[in-house]
Amino acid sequence: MNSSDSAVNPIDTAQDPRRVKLDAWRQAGVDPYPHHYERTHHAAQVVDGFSGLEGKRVTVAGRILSWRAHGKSTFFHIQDGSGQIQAYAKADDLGAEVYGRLDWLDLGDFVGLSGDVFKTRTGEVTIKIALFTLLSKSLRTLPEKWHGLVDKELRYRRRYLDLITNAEVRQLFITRSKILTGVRSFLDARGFLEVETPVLQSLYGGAAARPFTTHHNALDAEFYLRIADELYLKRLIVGGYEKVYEVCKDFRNEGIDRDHNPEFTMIELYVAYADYRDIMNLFRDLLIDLAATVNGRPTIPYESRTLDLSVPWKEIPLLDAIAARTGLDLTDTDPGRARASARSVGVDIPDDASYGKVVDEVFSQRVQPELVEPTFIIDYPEEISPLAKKHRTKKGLVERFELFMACKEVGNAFTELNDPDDQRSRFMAMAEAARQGDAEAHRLDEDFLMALEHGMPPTGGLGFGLDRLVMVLTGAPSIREVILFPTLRPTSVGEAVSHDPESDV
RNA sequence: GCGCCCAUAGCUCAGUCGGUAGAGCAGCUGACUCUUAAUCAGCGGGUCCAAGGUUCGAGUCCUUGUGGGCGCACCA
Repeated sequence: MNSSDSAVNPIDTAQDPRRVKLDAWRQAGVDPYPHHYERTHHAAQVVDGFSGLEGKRVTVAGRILSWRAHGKSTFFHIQDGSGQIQAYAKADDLGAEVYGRLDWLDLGDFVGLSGDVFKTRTGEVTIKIALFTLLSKSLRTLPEKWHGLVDKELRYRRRYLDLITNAEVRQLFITRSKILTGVRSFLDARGFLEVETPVLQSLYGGAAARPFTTHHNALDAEFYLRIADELYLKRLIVGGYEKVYEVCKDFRNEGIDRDHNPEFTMIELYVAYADYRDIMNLFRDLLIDLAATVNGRPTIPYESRTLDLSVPWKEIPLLDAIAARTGLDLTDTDPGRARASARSVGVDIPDDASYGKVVDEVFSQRVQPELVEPTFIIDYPEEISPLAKKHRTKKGLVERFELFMACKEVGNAFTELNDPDDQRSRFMAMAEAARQGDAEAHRLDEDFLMALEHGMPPTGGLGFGLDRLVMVLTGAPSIREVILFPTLRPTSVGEAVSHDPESDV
């Protein structure tokens, strides 16, 4: 078992100092877990508003993070949602008995403080305590104050400690929230309708991925957790809504690494009467808007550089990008010749790779690592884009773009395929690929085809991963740093608190 | 799934050649009425991730397992 194990064992010693102090409060007639507390200010309001608050009485509340006792006077800091503020307690002000109760406080306890605002000799805004109230007794030790919590496993499994200790982590998830709010307000301002579609699906689709499966007892039916919400959102376009989007948790039963978490947040949007060019413009405007929200200017951090998003974004057809980077002409769609070309420039290609797979492989190995500046890669082979509409002029290609910046894919969009017969033949091709052993091949969805047969207007659609986007906008090195509780292997601790769901109410 | 690395006190980390485990913070006792990584004196605290093995002797070496990190593969 790992090192976190002992820390989650029950605290069992009756001599535990925090338990002793808890009893002391109770024996003094004080409830160590009161129900409510009325504040007048947050810490940051007091610090920032000092000039107007000097000498005035304020009431704040927060968690004790540091403690410096000097006999008959004591300094400590508390932290609330807005930040930290120092408090100063003096025996002369409080009286010996009340001052003595400071001994029953520990780092990690929540307290409410009332007192007058002043500045110490060293210039720090401080509250001179007239009254203090225990708001919640903490029974466990906080991580070390100087280094904070460093161990990544502990940071992810017990994120609350990470948030208490590491201010930059606390800030990052505020930023994530602002990004999500920014997406919503951008789309809402343009007349989009936010909708919700099923997570439990009897037939999964909309992406190439392996699903999680689950079971519904009363229906005695297998369900999949969705891998995308594309096919349901298109049904809503069929139904007459013209601009819809969904913020959706998707689930893909695949590997975990720096860029992938099994559950992740996808945002998909669909616009009736639009094509992929319209979507491109919308997406660029959105990202510039978000970057400005996060970083103050339309820029993103990338390694030691700053990328300016306000310059024109590059736009390169996929096969041109490959040709420019490798010298290969991959317009010939014969799989054997495509594999041979790719191998001739040293790209590793499996023997059963289809033409589309070869293109994808060469691109991701040779081109994508170079795509630092924002770049739209456009016009993909039909074979690897079963839901995108045929290109209006380029044979064998579809109208599709993926956006890359900081070498990451941050979005995928097409002019949506609305010809039901073409869609059916694409599904049939995917079914054939599935028979050839492609576990991620798209499944044939008769219900979706029926919807298309009723008629879907010309439509442009876009999907982008919020987690990826947060990584790119903030420069986070791992997807686990932008997900509050990333998926980790279960521990024996997790098993100990779990129970048999079949026996539950 | 494969390769490499890591796991020692609540937290952050040392631990030499294999000789029975240390520091700082946190905690406890005492001193101290403007400190801020407060200071000073003293004290307590360990399933060295687990199970085997080698050895007179294992935190240290070997094997297997568990958890994590990084890279590769797959994917977004």
